[in-house]
Amino acid sequence: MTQGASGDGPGRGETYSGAARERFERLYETLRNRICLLDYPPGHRLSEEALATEFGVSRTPLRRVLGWLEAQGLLRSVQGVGTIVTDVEIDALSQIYQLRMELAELIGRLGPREPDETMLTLFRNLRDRGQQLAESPDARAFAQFNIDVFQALMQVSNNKPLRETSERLFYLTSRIWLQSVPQIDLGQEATILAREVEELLTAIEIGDLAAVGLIRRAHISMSFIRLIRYRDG
Amino acid sequence: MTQGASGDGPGRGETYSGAARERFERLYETLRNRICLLDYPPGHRLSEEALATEFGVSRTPLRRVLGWLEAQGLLRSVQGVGTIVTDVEIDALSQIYQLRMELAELIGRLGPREPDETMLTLFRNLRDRGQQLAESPDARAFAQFNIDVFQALMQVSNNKPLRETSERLFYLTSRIWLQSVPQIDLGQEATILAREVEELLTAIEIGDLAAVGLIRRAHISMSFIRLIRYRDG
DNA sequence: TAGGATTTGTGCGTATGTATT
DNA sequence: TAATACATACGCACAAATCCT
Repeated sequence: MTQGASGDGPGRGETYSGAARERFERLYETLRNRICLLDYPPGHRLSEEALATEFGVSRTPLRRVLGWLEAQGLLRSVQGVGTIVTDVEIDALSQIYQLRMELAELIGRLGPREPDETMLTLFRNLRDRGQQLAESPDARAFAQFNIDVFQALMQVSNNKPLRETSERLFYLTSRIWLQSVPQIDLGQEATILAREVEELLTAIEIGDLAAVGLIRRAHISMSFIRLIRYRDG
Repeated sequence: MTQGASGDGPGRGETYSGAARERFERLYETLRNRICLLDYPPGHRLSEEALATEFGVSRTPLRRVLGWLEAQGLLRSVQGVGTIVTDVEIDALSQIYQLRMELAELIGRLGPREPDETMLTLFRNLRDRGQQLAESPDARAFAQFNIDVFQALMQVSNNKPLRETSERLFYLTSRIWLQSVPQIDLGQEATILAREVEELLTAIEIGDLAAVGLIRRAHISMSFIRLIRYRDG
């Protein structure tokens, strides 16, 4: 699963070769998914010992994975206490959202990639999935769909550091956002996201990637406002 | 040494408490400085064993530090080979510079901090140092001055994720840039940077932080063009 | 081609810190 | 307040991978 586009950097786990590298990447992706799909919600305490046993490795290589997740801001290790899934305060959340908005716009301006048939197919599939999701909302399916839409959007820009930065901030905040959505409004959120994907597809079909960035920016902005309302109300 | 501004996140080494945290931070800063001041130039191979001996610790806590530097993209560990200081290819460098330009402008727009007497003093001191440096250029002093100017600029924005992202990209590229400057033109570069600081100070004195971002962006742009010329010529 | 020297990765026992009873 | 349980941090010995002779 090599990341596309030109301009290689270190990237996640592309560090050492062979079996060790694959194992690292597998564990990293697995744990990050569990965190971002709220299997491990913010504040959850996980045990090195238990995870090591589950994955059939010793604590040492596992701690390397936890260290990277900690460097990404998803975990926090405290001696004598445990390894805790991070939460994000409202002020910090606001700052991240402001930056994410700017980066979303940049996705359409920095090294835009000419839409090809593959990208169109990708977004058309997402559109169909979005319609299905809006009809029968489900928290976990929504979380996964949200991630997949984001990943598809990252295909729009060739600028790798921009993609990696956006990704880090997305994984840091999307789980907090999802946690704040009351069950009763999940259907509405699914409908909104499905409509966003339709808009994005329209912009991609005519090859206006700058518009893609602007649409995304607008939706990130509105998402944050709704999040505040969910919290207060 | 709490980082100023509002909105806390995990941040570097603020993870565990007490002596361990201080040691981690000390080792991290030390090694990052050595990398960014070109004591360890790109491609340099460093030994876990030797570093552990030097700092009087075992390999285990040292490896934690190396892991974070690897996550930041400054190191790359390969089993059986060693821990190598990363280089950055010209294509990747170009992408990072494009992003850094945009982020520099954002520094003046996202959560600008009202300039106070402390900030003015900071930049006035930098202006004086810049003038001295332009008179008697020195590679290492220039590298340190470049870092200090950057750190001062980060004070302009209250947006912590923006500061951290900018910082990561700066440390990733500034050392590559410095390595490309021929000794003969170091004096010219020092003069240019000293003038930039004067411009920045002027903008700060009248409280126009958006202008600060624009000036910085322009200089980053020109820096990259000169870097390309140094490489080719 | 093969073997030894060197380097990072791994496993495990112990030290140290925290929270609770 | 002290003791106990339990978590991560640490140190060391060994395995695995790479490079060079």
